[in-house]
Amino acid sequence: MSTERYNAREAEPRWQKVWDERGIFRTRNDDPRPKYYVLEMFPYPSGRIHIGHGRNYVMGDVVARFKRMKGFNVLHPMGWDAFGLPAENAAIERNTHPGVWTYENIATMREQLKLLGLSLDWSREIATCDPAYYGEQQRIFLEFLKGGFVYRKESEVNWDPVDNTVLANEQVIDGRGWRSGALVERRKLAQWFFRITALAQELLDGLDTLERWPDKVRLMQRNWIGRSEGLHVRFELAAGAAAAAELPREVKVYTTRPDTLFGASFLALSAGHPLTETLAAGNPALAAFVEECRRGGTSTAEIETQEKMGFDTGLKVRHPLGGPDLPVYVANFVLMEYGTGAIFGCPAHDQRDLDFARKYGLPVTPVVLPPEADPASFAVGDIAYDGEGTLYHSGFLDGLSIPEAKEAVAARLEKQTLGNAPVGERAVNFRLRDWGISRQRYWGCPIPIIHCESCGPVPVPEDQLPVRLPDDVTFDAPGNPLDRHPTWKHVACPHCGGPARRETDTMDTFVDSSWYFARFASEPNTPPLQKGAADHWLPVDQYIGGIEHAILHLLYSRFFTRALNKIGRVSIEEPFAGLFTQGMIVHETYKDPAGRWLFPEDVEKAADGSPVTVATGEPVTIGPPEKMSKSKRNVVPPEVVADTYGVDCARWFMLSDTPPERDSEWTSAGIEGAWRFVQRIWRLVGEVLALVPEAPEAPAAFGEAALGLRRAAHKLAAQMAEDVERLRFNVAVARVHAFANVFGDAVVAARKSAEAGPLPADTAFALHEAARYLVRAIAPSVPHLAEECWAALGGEGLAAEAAWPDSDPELLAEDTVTLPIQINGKRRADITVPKAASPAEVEHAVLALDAVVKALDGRPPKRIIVVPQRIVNVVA
RNA sequence: GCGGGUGUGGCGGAACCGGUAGACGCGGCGGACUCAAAAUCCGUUUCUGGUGACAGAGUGUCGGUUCGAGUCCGACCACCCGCACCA
Repeated sequence: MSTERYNAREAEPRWQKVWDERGIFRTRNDDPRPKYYVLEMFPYPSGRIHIGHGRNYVMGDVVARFKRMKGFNVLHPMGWDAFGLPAENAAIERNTHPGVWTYENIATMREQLKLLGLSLDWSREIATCDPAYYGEQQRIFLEFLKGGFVYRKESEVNWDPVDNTVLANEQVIDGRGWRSGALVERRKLAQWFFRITALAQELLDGLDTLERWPDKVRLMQRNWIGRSEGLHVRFELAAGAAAAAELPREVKVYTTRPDTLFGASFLALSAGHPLTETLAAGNPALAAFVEECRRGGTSTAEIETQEKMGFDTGLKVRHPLGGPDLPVYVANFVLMEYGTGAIFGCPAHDQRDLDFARKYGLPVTPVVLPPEADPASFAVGDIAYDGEGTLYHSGFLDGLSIPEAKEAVAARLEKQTLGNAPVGERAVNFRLRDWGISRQRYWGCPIPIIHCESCGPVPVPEDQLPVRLPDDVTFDAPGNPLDRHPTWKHVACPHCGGPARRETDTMDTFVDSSWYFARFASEPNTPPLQKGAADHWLPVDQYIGGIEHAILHLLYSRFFTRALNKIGRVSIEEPFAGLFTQGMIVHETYKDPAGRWLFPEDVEKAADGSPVTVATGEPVTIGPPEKMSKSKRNVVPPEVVADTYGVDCARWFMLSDTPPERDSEWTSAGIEGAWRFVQRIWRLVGEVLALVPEAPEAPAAFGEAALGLRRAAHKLAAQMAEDVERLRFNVAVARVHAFANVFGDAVVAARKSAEAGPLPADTAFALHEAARYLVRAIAPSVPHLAEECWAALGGEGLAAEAAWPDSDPELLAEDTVTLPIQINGKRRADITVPKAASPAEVEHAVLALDAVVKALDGRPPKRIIVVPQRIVNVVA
């Protein structure tokens, strides 16, 4: 080994082969060491990856490799979220089968991931489109059905007219399909649901136990679950109106503000409320109004601009606390899906109710008086008052605070009866809705149900699972290929044997990703979900993925884990003990004069430094950094980086500079910086070996210089371990650079010393030790380079299997400390004292300093603050 | 509208529990090596004044607490993210 350049292109595949041949990343469940499970969110096999996809895998890999060096039995698996719509679109465009397209993509992307040198246990690889996997999912579905977590109902759904499928509420973003971007329509369909609301309270409470999750994600989930406490209040229809025989006698509303009941001036029903439907049947004008409400769009812009509209039904209800009768409206702003689909309106203290009341000339009676407001003059104009205050104009509530009044109303109405039941009942409501999982698609997990005219929906018997997707399908017509398949759906009813048909809907692909982390726990070629294995490995110790899954995937997975627990399939309650959400990699965009997007490699710098196209030399417009995407062509393929700089450079760059949770910009300057670093480490190791070819014996004593280097090396190992534990990769990188600077100085000094005579034994030892510490400290980040250096340094075995370097506590402890000296809070000097020096000794030494003597000018100091080991402040 | 977050050199960013602001990297400038370039190495790089030692200012703005504030408190400004007629 000499000062020649490190040849990553030659070394990286060589070491990958060694790792592979020795099977060192293959994990066994019977390994006695403590377990550590690192998982990055598995990818959708869309075709090819770009370097932007690599960041979370590299971060997970650093953790996995580090934990291995720390003595853990690490599980670090990879798989494919392989069902989904793009495969069907590709099937239409290319006239192939979705499965063929998917497995081709998997093959490509597997090779690309391997190129990154990730320490994955590929023997546990799974694809969710494998019948062994989705068969187990069908079993789980049926067990959920038995356990009450699955049901079927006719419901209004979000229909994506482009993807021709149903979307869950969580999958509608700003009124558009999360994948297609199409405006979502409302349709009524019979759908299968997971009863996620049954666990709403648990899912909310469980968030408090997830201490290693970002607060931001926990908050988002908390808001999404949206718990509120309030009161159900039953309003009796006033006599005159209720004469019609078919009308119910009452209307039930949900309110979180029972304290404002005396300020109520109307009731409002949603357009989908049963009473509305009854009334509309005999009232064409109302029917027309309901139709108008339904047409109202669901996009943000439309909702925001939509005016409050109402229709007076002519009905009146009695005020339960003796106020005047209230008119009943149908209103477009009342949601059927939340609460009871009916509200009472208190215009003075709710903005929506106020807007409505002003439009229809309804009374606005304030009943909460803001602190220090004058009861005689306080009035509500265009802004409703929803703050603190004292009740007034409210009979027996007068003088109470809002919480007191809520309690008083609840207590009163609980005792009051209407018919045989109490008028008021305390109730908890959640914003969370049940998870509709039916999708009218082919490329997904079939729902294992058979519909029989006489027996209804019947589960597919256990011995007939899995229900496999038929291979002979066509995509030449819109709609679901399963539905129009000539034979697949026609089966005999498992109950009565009569003619029946299969459910042709498949499951939402979010179901597939709700338990895959449990599949990895089982050894290959074993049943996909084994309790013992799952309980051993789960929860995932460190889960890494994008913030875009803060609600959908993470909430569904939490629900699934709890539901699996309830049906006895696992013992754990939460799937992910630690969660980290990494930022994206962004890159500048390039456009030629015709406005076409250009790949980064199609752009170069002209002689004057301006960007031009490689092909024609035309000027290029540079756009701001954006998320790497195929459509904008601002992508960098991993192969190109591997060929020019090596994968370790890419890994190092991805870890450097930017905190991992923030977006990071990919630049050529950045990758070149990483290249210089890699070469520098290689050169340093080479120079050390030139001076100290073999590991020397430890000498009896060390001089100051050797001791300084040893201290730095041992400190590096200790601090870097902490940085990696806390996923502060950018700080860890900075520490390595700082150490390399110290190390480099030591090597230069040693070379000079060696020119004059033989190298002292303590220096030789310290240099060699420092090199071995450095190489292991960077091994998780730049594993190929580390192997090459480790081998050159005569390290035992592979760097990937080496132990993390120990830090000698004596070397970490400093015996002197340099204290900054402030005079009146400004730093004026510093002083080096023994670490054990008492405050009095320090004070004495400080008062003797020139700068202090000068500042005091003979006067005694007003005060001296000595913070041991930290700072001294002299107040003159 | 509601909720949350972030503001530090030319740039990415560091600074533990309130204790030397700007670590480390990028870029810039100057120099060494070279016929020259690349690569590499050395020095320098918050701003203002000064040849200099040094002095003053400085972490979005204004104010407060403290011996001491990037860090804590209050008000405001800007940007980013999430939710959004949830009664």
